[in-house]
Amino acid sequence: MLQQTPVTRVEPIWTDWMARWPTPSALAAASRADILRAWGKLGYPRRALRLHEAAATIAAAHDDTVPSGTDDLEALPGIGSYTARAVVAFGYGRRAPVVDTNVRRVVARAVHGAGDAGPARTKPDLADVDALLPPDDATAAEISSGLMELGAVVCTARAPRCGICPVHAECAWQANGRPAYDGPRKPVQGFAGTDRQVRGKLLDVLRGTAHPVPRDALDAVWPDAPQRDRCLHSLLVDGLAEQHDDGRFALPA
DNA sequence: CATGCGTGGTT
DNA sequence: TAACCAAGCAT
Repeated sequence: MLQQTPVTRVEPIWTDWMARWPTPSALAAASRADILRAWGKLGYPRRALRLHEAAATIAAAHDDTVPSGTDDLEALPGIGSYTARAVVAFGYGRRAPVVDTNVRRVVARAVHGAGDAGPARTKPDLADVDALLPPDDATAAEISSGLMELGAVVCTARAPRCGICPVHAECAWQANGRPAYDGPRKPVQGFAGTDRQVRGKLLDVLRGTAHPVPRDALDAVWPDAPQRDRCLHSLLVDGLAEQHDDGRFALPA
């Protein structure tokens, strides 16, 4: 849920979700429609389906227990380098380099003396953070937590609060005179008018109805017919929507 | 490796 | 206010 999504938006949904489906097998037993409605407007609903699939795999192949190794974790749908290591470190208290956008920024500044992190490069990024972790599991996990927190609260992208930074004295960026970031900028992805927006609108209709709806109901939310059709088709392909025998559309069973 | 994938608060 | 961006992942 936290992938590319602010904590404040996730927290209430996560709380309800865990109360409703406290174990992987419980989640696996739920319908896709129920899961997508519970996910609500959290965004990137394919994550909900991947989580559902991951829960089924964990229930069937891992004795209903979330794996504790990065390889097993990364083999699950929706679990990548970051999430796998976050589970190892924060779920199991073990030593694992946890590299999210905040940690990459902290390392870019404090270690490399740059204004910000460039494009993600998984292997070198992992190596950078690995080098910062002590051998002891519990301490390493605590350091990982601290790195993320430092990036989220102090070493922020906009206006870093260097005056209260605990590593100010050792920061390479400070020593460098706080140079501005000069590398390539990740292009900002637009939203208005994109397929993402249209898919969101279509799915919002399906989430909001208890019964399957005719195509007309979907046509109403977007004027561009070719784009609308393309998006509806992609939702069907992704397993986020279903078309019944009578031609009506609904969330998948 | 670049791109597409939701959403809504902040600047 | 349009742009930015928030605990990434899959292809």
